[in-house]
Amino acid sequence: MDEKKLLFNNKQDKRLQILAAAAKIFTAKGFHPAKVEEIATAAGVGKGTVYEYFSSKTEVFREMLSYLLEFYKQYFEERLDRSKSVREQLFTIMSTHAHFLKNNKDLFSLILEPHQPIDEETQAWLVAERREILDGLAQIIQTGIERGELKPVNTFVAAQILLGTMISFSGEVFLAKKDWDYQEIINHILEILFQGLEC
Amino acid sequence: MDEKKLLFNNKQDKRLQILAAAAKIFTAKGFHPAKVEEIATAAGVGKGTVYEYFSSKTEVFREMLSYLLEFYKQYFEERLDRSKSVREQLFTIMSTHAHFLKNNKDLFSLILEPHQPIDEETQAWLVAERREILDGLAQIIQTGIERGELKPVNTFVAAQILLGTMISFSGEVFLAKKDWDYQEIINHILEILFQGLEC
Amino acid sequence: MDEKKLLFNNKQDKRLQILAAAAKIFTAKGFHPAKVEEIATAAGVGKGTVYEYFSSKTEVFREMLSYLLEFYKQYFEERLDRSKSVREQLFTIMSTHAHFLKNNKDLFSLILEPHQPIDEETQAWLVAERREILDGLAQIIQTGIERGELKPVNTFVAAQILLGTMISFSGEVFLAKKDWDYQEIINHILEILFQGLEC
Amino acid sequence: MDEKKLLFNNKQDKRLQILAAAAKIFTAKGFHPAKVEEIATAAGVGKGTVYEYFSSKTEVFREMLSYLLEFYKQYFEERLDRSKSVREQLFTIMSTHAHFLKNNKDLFSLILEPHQPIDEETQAWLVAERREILDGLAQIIQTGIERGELKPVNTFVAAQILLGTMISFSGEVFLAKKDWDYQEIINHILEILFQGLEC
DNA sequence: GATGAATGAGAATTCATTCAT
DNA sequence: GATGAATGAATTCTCATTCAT
Repeated sequence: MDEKKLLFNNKQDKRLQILAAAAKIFTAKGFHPAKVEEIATAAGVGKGTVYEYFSSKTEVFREMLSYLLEFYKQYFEERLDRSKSVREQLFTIMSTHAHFLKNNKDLFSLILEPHQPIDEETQAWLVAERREILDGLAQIIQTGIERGELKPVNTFVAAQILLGTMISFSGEVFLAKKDWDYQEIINHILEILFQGLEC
Repeated sequence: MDEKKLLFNNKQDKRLQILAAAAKIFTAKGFHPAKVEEIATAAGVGKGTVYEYFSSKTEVFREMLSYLLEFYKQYFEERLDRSKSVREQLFTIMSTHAHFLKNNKDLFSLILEPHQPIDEETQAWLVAERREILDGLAQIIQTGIERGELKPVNTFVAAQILLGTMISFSGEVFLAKKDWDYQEIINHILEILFQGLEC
Repeated sequence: MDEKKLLFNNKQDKRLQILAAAAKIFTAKGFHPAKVEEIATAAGVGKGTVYEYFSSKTEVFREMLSYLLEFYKQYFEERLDRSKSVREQLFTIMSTHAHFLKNNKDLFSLILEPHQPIDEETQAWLVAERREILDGLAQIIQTGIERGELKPVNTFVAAQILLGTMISFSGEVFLAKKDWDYQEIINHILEILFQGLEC
Repeated sequence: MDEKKLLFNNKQDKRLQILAAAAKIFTAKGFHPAKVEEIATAAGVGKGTVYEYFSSKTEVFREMLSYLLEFYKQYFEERLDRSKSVREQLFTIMSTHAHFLKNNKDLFSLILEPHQPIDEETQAWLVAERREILDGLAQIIQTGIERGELKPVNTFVAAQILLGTMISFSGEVFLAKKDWDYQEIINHILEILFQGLEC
């Protein structure tokens, strides 16, 4: 099953065709170097058609991120079983994240990083989305503490560590090496995060 | 002691004046939205003068990053005492990183993140620099393992966790809150990383 | 009785609906700023339908002016009684003109002024129409002279004065003030034109 | 002595070169059909240079009109002798107007007519300028009445007649016929306006 | 060396017109 | 006939770069 297909496959809907093309081009080049005409061509439509569906290049960008992020978040909801142990949940999260990246190459860099400045509004929205994701992670940690699975650590700090680790690995490992065994990497990560570095 | 001064203080040297202004403007706006004229004005020189010292806007960007990165790396060399314990060294690294950020606000986002794409060459160079930093961290971990301070973990994975955590906190904590007690945050972080999450 | 109704009331005829909408929109915004889609919407038809009845935006404009002008000229023919005195005829003309304007607000500016250039052909046609109107006025003056009502003035010059006065008052007085007593104004005008300024 | 030269001859001043070219192009084609590049070429400068001196096409238009109007108004101030009889003054005004038109062909149509809509602000400004000109004419009439030269007519109505006549003749006579004896025409006009049409 | 006026390639956006349904 | 989604030519404006002073 290919998520990219799931994500943007409805050929009937030109809006989605354009968003899919936008994701590809924006991801490869960033906001400013990406040209509207290029996106239009990649979407197989005329330049003017982009403006039938979106009022500006900025709106295309914003809508594309929004769509992607919804998809990303839903992706986790479907896979996450909160009755399992925290360690198992985190394994699922990292694994799902890696899987998502494999199928939506590079797209991730557009979501969780403090970005190339487009405009204040988009920036603020991205920061808020990031915060929401952090809160979700912190909540899982908190549950683990309450269940007695984890030490009573600062949940916000722990969430930051988790997210930072995921982002750091995103570019470096998951994307760089085509056929990396990410399950093993994730086990390494969780080993360190759960048992600690110290002897 | 103000690092910004140290970093770009030679008023005689127009080249440095321009790099200092470039750091300020590029940091605030990103590569594309930053205008050469703006940088020139901020540097107190004429627009044409920028082209006396650099062949293009891209070169200004690249040189600025390079200069900044050298400074950043040297900053650590001066402060890092490899005879101390790994935990102490990591505390120094994180603390120095936070301190650097405080004094060179936002500059960091230009250094260690997979960037807004300028051009292939700059991109590749940044990836290499990032790798070098990771190697430095991995080396410290390795030393810790050899000395018996740390468990025999995968050093590359540990380095990624450390760097990811630093980056994640950079935007979120160090920069957002003006007068945050980062020493305490760093202790939280190291507590988790050394003792682990698990009970 | 509402002339606007008379002018464009045949709801069955889409062509007239479009011309009516065109008159409204072109009048309010001028040729270039008026959008075909806007006219179509105002006419209650689809954009494509406009092109079923007219070959281009320019043709819509030309046809609209032509229709309007025919209506305008016929308007006078119906009201003008050439057996009356010239002064009475001119009063009727000015009064009818004012009345027409009240009911077809702003439309007039589209007719008698040297226009925003659409194309050579339309321009030339408008000049010819204007000339025809001048000739009509000159003819009335000529009749007055022959009847001994008027001094033997240059009829072309007199016609220009009359038309210029009407145009000048069109924008200034008739349209600007909603409920102006134009009968009184016209009497002032004719007083000056017939008795002269001089003591 | 050539007024066009006086009007826009300072080759040193690129701003004026651009305004001169703008007057020529806008006059020939109207606001919308005139292209910025065309104006630039006519001014002998690059497209970008226009934007060094003006912030937008609209500003070029506005500035051009403003400059022209100042010149036009000053043109009269220099030629008008208020101690002379009103009839002589009006002869001077019409004659000067005709002369100005001869030397600044077509430019006039840009000044005193209710225009092709550019934007609200420019429109309002033009209306105000027109009003000012009308007030000046009314003032001359008023003086004539006070001096006993003229009948006690409504000065505003008389001013409208005068201005309407001038505008009407502008397009029709002064500009159309290259070598028309406008002095004779003006005498015809004043004859009618002063002695009246009636026997 | 230093400057900033001049430039024109390039980009976002608009909108008259077409044409498949 | 009627429609409006699709289109791309055309236009305004930006800005990195050049070069005469």
